[in-house]
Amino acid sequence: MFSIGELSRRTGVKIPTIRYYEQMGLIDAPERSEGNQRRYTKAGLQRLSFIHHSRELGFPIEDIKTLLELSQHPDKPCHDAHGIAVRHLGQVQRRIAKLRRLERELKRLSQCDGDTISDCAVIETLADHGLCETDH
Amino acid sequence: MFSIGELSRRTGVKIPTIRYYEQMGLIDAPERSEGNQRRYTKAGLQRLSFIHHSRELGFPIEDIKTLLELSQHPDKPCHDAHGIAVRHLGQVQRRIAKLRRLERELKRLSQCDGDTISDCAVIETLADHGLCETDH
DNA sequence: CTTGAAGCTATAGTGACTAGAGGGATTATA
DNA sequence: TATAATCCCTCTAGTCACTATAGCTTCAAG
Repeated sequence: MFSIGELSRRTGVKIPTIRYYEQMGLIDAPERSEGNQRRYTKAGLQRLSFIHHSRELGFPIEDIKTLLELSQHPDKPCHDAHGIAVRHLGQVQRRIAKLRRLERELKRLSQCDGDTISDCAVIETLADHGLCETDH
Repeated sequence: MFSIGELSRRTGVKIPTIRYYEQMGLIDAPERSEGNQRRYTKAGLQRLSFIHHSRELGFPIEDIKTLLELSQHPDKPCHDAHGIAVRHLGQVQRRIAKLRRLERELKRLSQCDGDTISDCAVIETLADHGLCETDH
């Protein structure tokens, strides 16, 4: 049995976020101490770790809810879980591609060696989309 | 002189977003027609393009405000604009690195070939952080 | 002159938290 | 045992950058 603070330390999820997850129905409301403080069990910790990890991987909360429900029915086909992961992979790959174009453009920007705004590549590039190296 | 709809079409910024930018003070309130509809000039279009492009590059609105102010004083040193771009480049590079770790993990996830939840790699991997290939 | 698309304001909702106020509980030390 | 320090409680509101909705008015084409 640990307090919310200890749960937070063990999982890396901030205290207000834990309470928020409880409110959102991602984790069950835990037992309380005599003084009305939350007391978590190991099961609660595992569930929160699952959530934390999934969030780190960028899964939205609704998807995590689905994954959690699925994980509670080990005899069901894993079809849906698989689908969520694949869909997410696609999104991540698109985000990477976009960011790499952006990186190239910013690298160019940050090499600006003008002294004043009037010949600063940053402003110029942002002002005129037509000057971009890449299309976005 | 064009309407908000035309401005939207020309810049790719959605109509409610244009009005939102006006409210946030990113763009000036334009002139109005007799019937109280917004009428934009070419200057307004250029400013909105600047904003749109900057947003696509992921600059937060506050940074864009600064960049816009800077661009209005072409005789000032471009120091700040340059700083904003460099700072942003760092953030982007960190985001890319994180996403690529994530991509590797998701690829592994999406190759799950279990039939039921109980041996689905997706659920398993999310449940046990210790199984991750990478540290995040 | 009518009709349908486009525009107006104002308010509320989104996602995933984060911050603050104003209090009560628990724990470590004197 | 007293007390101080730390932790925890609820509730409300704020963040960012939009997005959606409702109920109305205006514009442009035929």
